[in-house]
Amino acid sequence: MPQTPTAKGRATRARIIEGAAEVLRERGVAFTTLDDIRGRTGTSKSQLFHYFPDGKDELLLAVAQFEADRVLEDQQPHLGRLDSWESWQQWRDAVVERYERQGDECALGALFLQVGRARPGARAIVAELMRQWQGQLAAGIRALQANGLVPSSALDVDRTAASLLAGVQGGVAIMMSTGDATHLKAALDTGIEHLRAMAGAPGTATTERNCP
Amino acid sequence: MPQTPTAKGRATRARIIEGAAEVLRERGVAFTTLDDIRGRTGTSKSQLFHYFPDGKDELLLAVAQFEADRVLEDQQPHLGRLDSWESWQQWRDAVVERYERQGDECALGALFLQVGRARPGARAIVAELMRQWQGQLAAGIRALQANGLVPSSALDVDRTAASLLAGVQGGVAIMMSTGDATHLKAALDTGIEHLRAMAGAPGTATTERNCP
DNA sequence: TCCATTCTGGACTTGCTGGTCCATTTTCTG
DNA sequence: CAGAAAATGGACCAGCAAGTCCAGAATGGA
Repeated sequence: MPQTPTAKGRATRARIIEGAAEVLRERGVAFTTLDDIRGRTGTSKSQLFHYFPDGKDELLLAVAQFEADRVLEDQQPHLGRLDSWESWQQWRDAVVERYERQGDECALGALFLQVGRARPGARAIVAELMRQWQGQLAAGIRALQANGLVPSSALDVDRTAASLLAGVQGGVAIMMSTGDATHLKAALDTGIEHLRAMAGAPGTATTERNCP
Repeated sequence: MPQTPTAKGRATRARIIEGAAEVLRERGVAFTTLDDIRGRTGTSKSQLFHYFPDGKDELLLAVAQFEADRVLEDQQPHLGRLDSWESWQQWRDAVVERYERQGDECALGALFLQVGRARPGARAIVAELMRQWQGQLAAGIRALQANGLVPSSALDVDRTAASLLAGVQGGVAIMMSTGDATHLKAALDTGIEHLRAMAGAPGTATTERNCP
């Protein structure tokens, strides 16, 4: 652990994290060894321990943080601009697309299970991700309210955001297990529809797809 | 692999599965060895391989099936009788209680990740569990419809059930990560409330807790 | 240029863990 | 009772993967 890492050092460290993330997504945590990561990133054993003195756990934690950052990034710019029904629909499509592309490997979930719930670091990463995610959803609902698209009363914003987030998480989890995105789509559509039903026009609360 | 297992043999096999399930829930799959299971169940190495010739994977798969069966059992009899608002509320409470008691170990999720998505057996167990679970929820919604509590039109039963199931899964997943059941409760309450909003009485669709 | 620090290579060690093997005991069947 | 099949105990093996170590190369500042 150098006191002042050089540019080269930082680049190598980043390369290790990104390469490790790749391998972990492909093979899964349980089947990935340090040698796999070493091979993929073109590094040596000593480099791995040079940049992550606490060994595999520290590396996995760094990868987890890396992946957590990507989760919200991949939903931008839609997630940050949920102020119209169109933007909600765009966000919905972005989420579905992102997770369908990711396929069946839950990078974060797997990492979390491997590092262990005992370790406080893992919990903190996931908890913070959920906090931010839910915060952005809540902000989106408030933006709808501000634009008069949803009445301000008769709706617990934080609870609704929490519910929607849970639906997305569960939809993704089910997709990981079954390979089917039906539940994810159902959760998103039902959640958005629930918001629309709050709006003045009662006709929008049907089961039809919402088209702009 | 005996051709005709003895009563004693079956008992031992069951003891191994149950004991293994305990250990796995406590320590997590990644940190559980066959020796741990051997110790807990009071068996010898040869017994483990006698009853599970394909080794650890086969044992883990058996435990996964065992856990999957428990998931639905623990929600009965409520899950099978979702024909009134009271019964939905009772089911909701049972789910919250069950998962709050289970704490932070997602037995099935962990097992699934460890055995590997490549293996078809793991996928099948989870997929079948989800299918049955969603089926019972859908049956519950139809029961509401049959009792005239929810209008038959203007509601895609299967999609609503899928959405609710996703919410529960996500709520549980978030609780595993953060230790907080807020999202699980939010998903359940919002989902049930969504159904109530479909009913004729618009006043029921508020954010108040539903009391019988 | 010189020296300290950082970075890299790769051989080596070590502990653990899944899995094997065989001898022995128990249980079922006829 | 007798033999076969099933159940059990536990020593043993082999491979693997995390982690250690040290020598040497690159780098940066004075």
